[in-house]
Amino acid sequence: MIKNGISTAVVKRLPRYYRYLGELMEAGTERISSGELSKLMNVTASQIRQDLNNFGGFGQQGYGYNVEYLYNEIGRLLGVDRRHNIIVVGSGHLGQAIANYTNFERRGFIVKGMFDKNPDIIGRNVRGIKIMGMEEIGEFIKKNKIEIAALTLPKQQAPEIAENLVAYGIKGIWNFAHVDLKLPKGIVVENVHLSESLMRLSYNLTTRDEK
Amino acid sequence: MIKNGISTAVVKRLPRYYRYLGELMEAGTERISSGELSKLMNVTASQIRQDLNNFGGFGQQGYGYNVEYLYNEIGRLLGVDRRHNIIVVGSGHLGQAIANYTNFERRGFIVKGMFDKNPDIIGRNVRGIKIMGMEEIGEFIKKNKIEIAALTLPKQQAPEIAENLVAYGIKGIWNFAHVDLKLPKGIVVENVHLSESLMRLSYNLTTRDEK
DNA sequence: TAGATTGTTAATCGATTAACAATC
DNA sequence: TAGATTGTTAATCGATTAACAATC
Repeated sequence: MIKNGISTAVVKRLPRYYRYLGELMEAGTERISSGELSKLMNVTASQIRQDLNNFGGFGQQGYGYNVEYLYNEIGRLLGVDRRHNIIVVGSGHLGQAIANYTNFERRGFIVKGMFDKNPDIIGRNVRGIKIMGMEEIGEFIKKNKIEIAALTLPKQQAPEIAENLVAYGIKGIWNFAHVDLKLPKGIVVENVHLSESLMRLSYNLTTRDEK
Repeated sequence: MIKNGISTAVVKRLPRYYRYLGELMEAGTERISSGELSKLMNVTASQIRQDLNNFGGFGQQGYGYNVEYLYNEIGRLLGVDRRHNIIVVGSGHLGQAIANYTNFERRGFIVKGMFDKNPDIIGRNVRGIKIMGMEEIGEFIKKNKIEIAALTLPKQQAPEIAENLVAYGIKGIWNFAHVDLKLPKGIVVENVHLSESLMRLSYNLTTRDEK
């Protein structure tokens, strides 16, 4: 039973559990205890049990957790048991990199279309995905039941375009633009701020030097 | 005075402060109080004052914070007042996207070289940066005082190559490979796990639907 | 049954918020 | 000086860890 209002700290850790369980499955491991998994993942066993119990009893006393079962359950929570149709809005280098990354498809995230305002690249193909003009977005979203938009365009354009996307029915925005989007409640925004990530790296390098 | 052992929660927020202060500066704002900034950034004024006080008294009672001064101080903390030489290891689409992103250079992060093991793309040029073969990395790092390596290659190759990079003198790894690197203490790793980010987005979409 | 390990409650730790004295 | 706002201490909240009874 999925409780709502799971803390963001827990949600952030879920994909990592999913990854380790997937690797265990590939290695043919059938069952694992929170203690073993904690050593593998470098976290406390207590945290693992607490985290998983937010979603219900996935384990069994005296036995541990069945790897495949737990993997599938977490996958279901993460929504990778369904298909999610994606568009890439802004088809520069980063947008193309995302469209080219086939691993997302293995998890059910399908890039259906790409968009750009630059006429020079409209019409081009990226891995069979056509780059279209911005004026086609609205209709495309509706026709193709697009749920998620990866926003890979300059931050100046991002807020306005994001609003349009929401008006067209987009439910989730994967925001690579370095700006905080203010969108209606109910719209999910997941930020990937690469420059902030790089600055954190730099911060840690800098303070380390001064020690 | 920089205290060491600043909590990661605070460090994560620093780049965002830096961004907002930069925008205020561009808008010509000279001074700002924690109260005003808190409204702008949608956090509590108390948190802003606590965060900044980890690093010393940047403000002034009765006045607030001088925007330019605070901007520069945080920039210094983040290490964007220095140059950081970077290489891109793995010159596929994502590696090329990073090399093409000129905004990093404005913050002092200079991509000096790119590397790949695929002979078909070795020798190519990305924005004037040459793609070299993997066997040249070691010498290149030493000659060009490379500090940071962006690791944009398949996760199977990442751990071994990361170890080599560290042996060659790399201090920080910006890790885009979907794997946890185990490296000697003192080496800074900053992870960008795009697939985890996408799954969190999907999680939030999924649970929202069930409400 | 005995041993193992979960699910869950209680204790601890850390981060956030509130309050206010210090001071510009 | 009076008003504003910080720096900082204290209170609260939430997340992590420890402990152990429940149970397979």
